[in-house]
Amino acid sequence: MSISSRFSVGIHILALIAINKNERSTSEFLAGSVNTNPAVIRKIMGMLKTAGLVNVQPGIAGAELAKDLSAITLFDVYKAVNVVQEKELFSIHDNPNPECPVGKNIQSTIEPLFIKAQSAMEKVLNSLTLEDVVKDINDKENIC
Amino acid sequence: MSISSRFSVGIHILALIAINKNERSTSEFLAGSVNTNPAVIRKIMGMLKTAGLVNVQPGIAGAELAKDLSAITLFDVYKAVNVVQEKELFSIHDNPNPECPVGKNIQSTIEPLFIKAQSAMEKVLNSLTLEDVVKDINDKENIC
DNA sequence: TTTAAATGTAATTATTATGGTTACAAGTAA
DNA sequence: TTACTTGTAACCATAATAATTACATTTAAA
Repeated sequence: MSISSRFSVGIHILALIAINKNERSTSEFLAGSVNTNPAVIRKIMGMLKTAGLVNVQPGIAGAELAKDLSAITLFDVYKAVNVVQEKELFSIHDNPNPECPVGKNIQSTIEPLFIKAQSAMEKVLNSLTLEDVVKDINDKENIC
Repeated sequence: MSISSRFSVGIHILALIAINKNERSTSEFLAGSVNTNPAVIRKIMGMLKTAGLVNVQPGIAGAELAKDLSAITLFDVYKAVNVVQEKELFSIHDNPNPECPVGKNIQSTIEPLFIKAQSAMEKVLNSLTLEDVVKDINDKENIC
């Protein structure tokens, strides 16, 4: 199983808003680039707005970044779109048998190990910003 | 979304086989500790067997570890039970618009970043062994 | 050789998350 | 007033999970 593509779509949206900053980035425009339905974009945009990453207003066409590109990490986006809950990248089976030494202790033994693994992954996401993403795209396009 | 509990169940099974090494660990016995159905245990056991982590035979009651506890990493178990495909911890939306500079490049830009994050997580799993798990359980139980 | 017990595996089910789609109320600007 | 946009809710198809039942196959012991 994989982590929802809401995350990659969120990155796509934010990068496109930045690159398209001289034009209005409506949900229809963004949907055309992502290749999905405008309603899907608006739902994700709502999450990005709640997280304080974008400014959008009902009735007003277009979204804008609420922060500088370099101030938005991939971890910020990841948290914003709610693809993985805190400490729950790995699920642990519940109700193991408390009368068995393994069943009684397996959860408390495993949990810190799983958290350590999840944290290592999230630390990488926290070290990357949207600026890195946009720069790479611009390099590939020879723009700017 | 979370990674399947097959992973934590796999760890549970292997740890219990090790701790119960003087008795036969049948799928029914293991299921009693995990608190699930014996058929679920047998399915996971089949994966662990394919990965060379346990020895089981049709008709013969009980499973045994195929390697030393210290020679089985959590990454081995993770791969064995097939909870995350290689390079696919994060899914990336497909068919972005190739006529848009962002749509054209987003996949190739994001993929290495996602792989880097996934690798960091897997590296942690690779640094932990079943011996660590069993020792912790034994410590908590004051056994040996 | 028969019997009992265990593994291997397929089929079925309920539950949940995802991603897409349609529809429409509400807000804004021309 | 009109046209356009955002925000949301409702609904659907699909896929993965985990549990359950059932049964063929294999082994060992009576």
